Amino acid sequence: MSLELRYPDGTVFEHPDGVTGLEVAESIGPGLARSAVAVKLNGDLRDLSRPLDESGDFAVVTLDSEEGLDVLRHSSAHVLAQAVLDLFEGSTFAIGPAIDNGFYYDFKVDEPFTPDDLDRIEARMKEIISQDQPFEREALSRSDALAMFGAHPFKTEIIESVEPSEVTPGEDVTVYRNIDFVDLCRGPHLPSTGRIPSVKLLRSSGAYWRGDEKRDQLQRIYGTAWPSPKELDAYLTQLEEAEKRDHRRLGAELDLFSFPPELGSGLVVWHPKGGMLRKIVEDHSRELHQRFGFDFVFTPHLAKSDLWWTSGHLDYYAEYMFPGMELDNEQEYRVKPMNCPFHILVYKSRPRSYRDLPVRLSELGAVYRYEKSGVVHGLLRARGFTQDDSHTFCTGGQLGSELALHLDFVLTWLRDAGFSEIEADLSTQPEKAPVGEQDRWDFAEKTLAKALEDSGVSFRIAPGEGAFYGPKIDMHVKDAIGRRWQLSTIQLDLILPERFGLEYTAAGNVSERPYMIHCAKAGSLERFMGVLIEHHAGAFPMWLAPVQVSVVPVADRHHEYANQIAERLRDAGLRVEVDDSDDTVGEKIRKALTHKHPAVMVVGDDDVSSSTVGLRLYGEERDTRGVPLIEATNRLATMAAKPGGRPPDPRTGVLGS
RNA sequence: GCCGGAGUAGCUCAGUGGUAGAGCAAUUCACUCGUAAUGAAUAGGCCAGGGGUUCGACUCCCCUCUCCGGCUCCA
Repeated sequence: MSLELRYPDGTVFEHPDGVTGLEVAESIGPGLARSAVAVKLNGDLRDLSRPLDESGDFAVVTLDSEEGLDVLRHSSAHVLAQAVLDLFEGSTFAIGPAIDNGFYYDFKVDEPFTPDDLDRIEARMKEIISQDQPFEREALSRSDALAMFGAHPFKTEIIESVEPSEVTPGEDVTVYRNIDFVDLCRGPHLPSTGRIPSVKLLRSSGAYWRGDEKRDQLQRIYGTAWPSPKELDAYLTQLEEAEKRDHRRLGAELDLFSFPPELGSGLVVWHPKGGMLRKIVEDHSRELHQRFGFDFVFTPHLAKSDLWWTSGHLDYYAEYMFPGMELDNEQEYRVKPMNCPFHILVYKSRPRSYRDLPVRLSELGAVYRYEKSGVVHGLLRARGFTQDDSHTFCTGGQLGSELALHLDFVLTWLRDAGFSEIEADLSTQPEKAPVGEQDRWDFAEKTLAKALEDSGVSFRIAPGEGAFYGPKIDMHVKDAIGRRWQLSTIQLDLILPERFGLEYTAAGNVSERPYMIHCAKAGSLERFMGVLIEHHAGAFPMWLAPVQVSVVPVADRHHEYANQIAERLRDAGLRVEVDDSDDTVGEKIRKALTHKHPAVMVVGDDDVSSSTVGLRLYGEERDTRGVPLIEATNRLATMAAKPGGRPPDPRTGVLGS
C-alpha cells in the first residue's frame, strides 16, 4: 500500500503508508524539514511524527503561517501549564488555547497569581524549553483518560463531553506527554519544547470556567509566542504603540475630556479642545443628515415609565436602564436608554399617508445606559453618550431604496472620517426570535442583503446574530494599526411599529404597517471620537483638529505681527492660537508639537519685514522659512477643507455618491 | 456584576506604625530667544471618602467611591 500526496503546487508524490509528516518534509527538502512544525493532510493538522494513513492534499506547516503560529502558541500554553503545575502544589488546570498573537491557560489555584509568580513561571517555562522535551501523542480510551485525569475535575468534565465527531475515528481522546507532564489535547504540537523560539507571559486575570459567571472563577495567564525574539520585540513594541494611542491617555494629554469621579462612572465632560472636536463632528453629522434628506427632531431625556413598558424596554432591557424616579403623583419616570420611542411619537403625532413616506427623523440624542461597572471603558463604553440616531419609517416598496440611502450615508461618513477599510456584518434572525411575522423577516433579510450587495461593501453573514426585533447591518472599520471597531449600525425593527400601533394610509385607503429602520451612523459620538483619537493617534487630519495653526512669535516685539496674521488666518476660516507666553521659541515649538497641532508658524524679524512666515507641518522634520503669508494661508485653508462635496443622486434628488 | 491590581501635589511617581518627598506643570522675577525643554525663587497635600485597631494610621483591618487588566455582558 502506498499513499498519494498532493502538494500545494499540485504535484502528486507517492509515499509508503505510515510515512511520517517529517519524513515527507525531509523528502522535499532539509530546510523545509527544519522549519516544519506540523503538517496538514486533507485539512487536518497533524504532528510531524504522526504516521500518515490516507492519501490526499498535503502541506507542510511552518511558522510562516497562521496555522503554524497556532501550533507554536498552543504548545507554549502546554509549557505554561506544565510550569504552573510544577510550581504550584494543589493547582489544577482547565483549558489553554492559542489566541490572536498568543495564548492563555486557565488554572484553579489557592491564591491569584502575582507579577512575581509570573516571573517565576516564565523562568520555569524557559527551563522546560531548554530541556527540549519531546511532545508525544497518545490515544486513550475514554475510561483510561478519566482514570489518568481523575484528580483534575475540569479535564474530567472535558473528557466526558468530548463528542465522537471531534476526534479521529477509532480514538476516544488524545493526550500529549512530555516527560512527566500530560495534558488532554487534540493537538497537534511542535515536535519538542525546544522548538519554541521566544515566549513571554504578559498578565494574569480572572476568568470563568466555560465563560459562565455562575461557575468556578479561574485564574488566567496570558502569554505571547513568536518565531523569533525579533518578532516578539516587534509585537511588544506594537503593544506599546497601542498604549500610546489610548484615547484615555491622549484625552488627558491633549486636554480633550475627563471623567470626573464626582459625576460617577462612565460620565464624560468635554473640555474646550475636545468640545471643539465634538462640535466639528456634530456639525458634519448634521450637514450629512440634511444632505441625505433627514429631518431634525429634538426630544427630552426622560419619559414616563409607561412609555418604556409600551416599547418593551422595561421587559427586555430594564437592567441596563437607570432606576426610576418616583414623583409626587405616583408617576414613575425613566431616563432614556434609546431614542426610538420618542421618534415614534413624532411619527404618530398625526395620521400618515403613503404620500408622506419615507419619514426620516434624526437627532443627536443623549442616552443613558447603566452599563455594568466592570465594562465601563473611557469613551468606548460610557454610561451617558450621544447617538447620531435616526428612525426612518417607510413602505415595504421603499425599503430597498431606503436601505441603499442609509448605506450610502454611513459609508460616506466613515470614509469622510478617514477610514478606508470598511466591512459589514449582516446579522440574521436569531433562532429564538420570539415575535414577528415570518414573511416580514424573510423580506427584511433579503432586502438588506440586496442593499449590501449593491453597495459594493464587503460583507459577511452572521447567522442568528440579529436582534430579537429584526435583522441588522453593522459596519466595522479597521484603524491605522489594524484593529477592528464596530461603529455604524442599520437595524430593521419589525416589533416597535406593531407595539406602538404605527400605520399609514396606503393608496387603496387601507391601513398599512410601516417598516422602521434604526440607524446610528457613527454609533455613539463619544465612542466614535474615541476611535478617531486612537486611529489618528491624536494627530487629527486638519479639518478635525481643534487647533489647526499655532503661531509662535520669536520675541515680544513680534506679538503684533503674530496677532495680525492670526486674524488673517481666522478670516480664512482657520482655528488659530497665538503662543504669546514668555517661553523660549524651542519650548513653544515643543508645546505645539506635543499638542499635535497640524501647523506651526514661527514669525520673527525677517517675517515682519517681508510678510512671510516660517511654516512647519506636523510630521515634518524641519521648517520652511520665508513662506509668503498669502501662500501659507491658501495652502493651510486648502488642507483644512472638509471632505465630501458630491453631486446629487438623480434617483432621490439627494446629494449622494 | 465577578476575579485581581491601584488611588500620595494639576500630571508622572517615590515613601514609611512616629513632623509628607522628587521631577514636570503652576506662580513670581530675570532672560527676548528662529524649530522638541533658559535660569532662579516661591507656592502647592483631609496621603480618594467613611468607620475601626493603636499612645500614635498615609501605612494595619472593614465598608464605600473611582480607575486599571481581564471575565461576563453589549436586547
